[in-house]
Amino acid sequence: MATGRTHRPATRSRGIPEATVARLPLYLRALTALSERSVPTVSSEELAAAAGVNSAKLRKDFSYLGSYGTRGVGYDVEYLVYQISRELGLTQDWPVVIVGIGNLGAALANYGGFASRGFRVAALIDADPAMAGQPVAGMPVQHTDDLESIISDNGVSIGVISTPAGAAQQVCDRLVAAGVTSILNFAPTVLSVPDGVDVRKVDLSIELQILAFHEQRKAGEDVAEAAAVVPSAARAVAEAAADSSASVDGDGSGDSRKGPDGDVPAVMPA
Amino acid sequence: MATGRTHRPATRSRGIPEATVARLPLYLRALTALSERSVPTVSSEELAAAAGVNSAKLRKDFSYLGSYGTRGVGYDVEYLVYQISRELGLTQDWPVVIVGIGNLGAALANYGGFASRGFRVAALIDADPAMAGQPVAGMPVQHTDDLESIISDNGVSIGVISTPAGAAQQVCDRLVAAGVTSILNFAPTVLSVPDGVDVRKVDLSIELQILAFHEQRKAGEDVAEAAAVVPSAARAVAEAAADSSASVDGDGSGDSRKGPDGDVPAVMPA
DNA sequence: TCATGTGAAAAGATTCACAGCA
DNA sequence: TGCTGTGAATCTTTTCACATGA
Repeated sequence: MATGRTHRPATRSRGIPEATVARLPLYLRALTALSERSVPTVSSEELAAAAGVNSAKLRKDFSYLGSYGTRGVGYDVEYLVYQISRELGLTQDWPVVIVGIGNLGAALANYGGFASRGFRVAALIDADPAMAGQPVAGMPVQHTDDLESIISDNGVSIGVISTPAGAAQQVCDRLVAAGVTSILNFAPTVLSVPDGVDVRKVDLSIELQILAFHEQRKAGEDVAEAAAVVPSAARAVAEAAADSSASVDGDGSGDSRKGPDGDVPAVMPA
Repeated sequence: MATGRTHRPATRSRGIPEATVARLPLYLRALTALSERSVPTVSSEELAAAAGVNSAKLRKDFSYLGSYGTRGVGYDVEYLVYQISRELGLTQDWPVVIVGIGNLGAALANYGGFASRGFRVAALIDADPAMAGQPVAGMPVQHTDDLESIISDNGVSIGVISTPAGAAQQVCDRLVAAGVTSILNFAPTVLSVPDGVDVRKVDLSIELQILAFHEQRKAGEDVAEAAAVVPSAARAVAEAAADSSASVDGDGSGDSRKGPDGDVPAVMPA
């Protein structure tokens, strides 16, 4: 292995903190919904609720973009939609290629949200010769052999990888060599890329594992804690807690971590 | 709306930071690969490289779990695989339901990584009567009417939502009422859930928008970078840049529309 | 000798709380 | 009066650097 390059810090893009950038799409979505309902203005409190964050955070986020609100009133919806779109680079069109047209790749190709906001699927690419020419989402699949020319002919700078894990790095290398500088990786593998190339990953099993961690914690919370050491016991605990149907109650909240503290646990190694 | 119980202090076992929890699956994957190649031990440096993080972070992460390494040697691969699996709750089996068997739902159902590590697809559920009984990934799709009984009969505590955005909240409410306490949401919408329920979201268009943001930044960098007159707004940026050593990527502060420093935005009427 | 484990420092993100302006 | 915008305080995460122990 050893393809050299690993991740890179690469944060601070312009003055805007990375955490803020990651929330802008959320605000944009909420604003777009308001816009469609012809709501003219919105307060930080309302918008924050719609986006699932708290208002102080939202105001702080917006303060990095500039002063786009009106004190005592709120934000002009249309204006904010425009400003955030511009900040995110959505006022231009981004051609995207999807490499790996299996179940997932096909689902992505069919996903409407793609085209809606500034992104356009320029090509679907797969290594299987049998797929070449076959239409998926109204588009003929092209063979990997033509990857380089497709990228350059269409001026593609964003690539989506939905190949099996084993093929991902190779595909990634070819995409990068052909000029792609942003990659969205659905393959369950770590990609090595040179500096200047951004990679974001979407990984189903990682998300599930994080949920399982918290789930296990919840189960243990109600009953014993020491059970955590003994797998078989933890299982019984989990099952016991499974039927405790929760009482619903309005008010949403995202996720949250609690239980500070951090004393010594430890089970000695073998 | 407080239904009495706030989060229990639960000030007991390890207070593992959320950021660390999110990386454990990454380490586990890398370790599993090493295990398959029968590698007996690994150093923090090697493992970190395989997981795409730096070694200091990895060691700090592991220190929250306990002292599982051997100074001067490294970590025992098998032992670590076990410890992390246990910590993540993967030594038990988690039945999962997938609600919304469209393109994406079907792709998820077919996704192998699901079953591999502690997760088992207990049922596929869809609201379309025409789909009921139809096999997807070797499993008959069941109708939404039976959602509650499916959840309780199988002791499901983790649900995956891959419905259209419009149906997601309703499905979420039913899952939660039926006892699900962890949700992985693929629908492009913010879900409201009561305290105690975890939601994680996977959102293609958000990821693309984040990439577009950085991509736009890169494009501007080529042109403006050289002459980049740091806008007065970039005080924080300047300080950070002074410290970060060889970070390529610069900070593309060339683009200077307006800034947080109070000058007036552009045009754009209401 | 060598790589872990960890205090301490630095950087980053969130929350508080209120001044300031429409 | 009401809501934005933002310094300051707080909390979290990352990085540093080295004592520690196999």
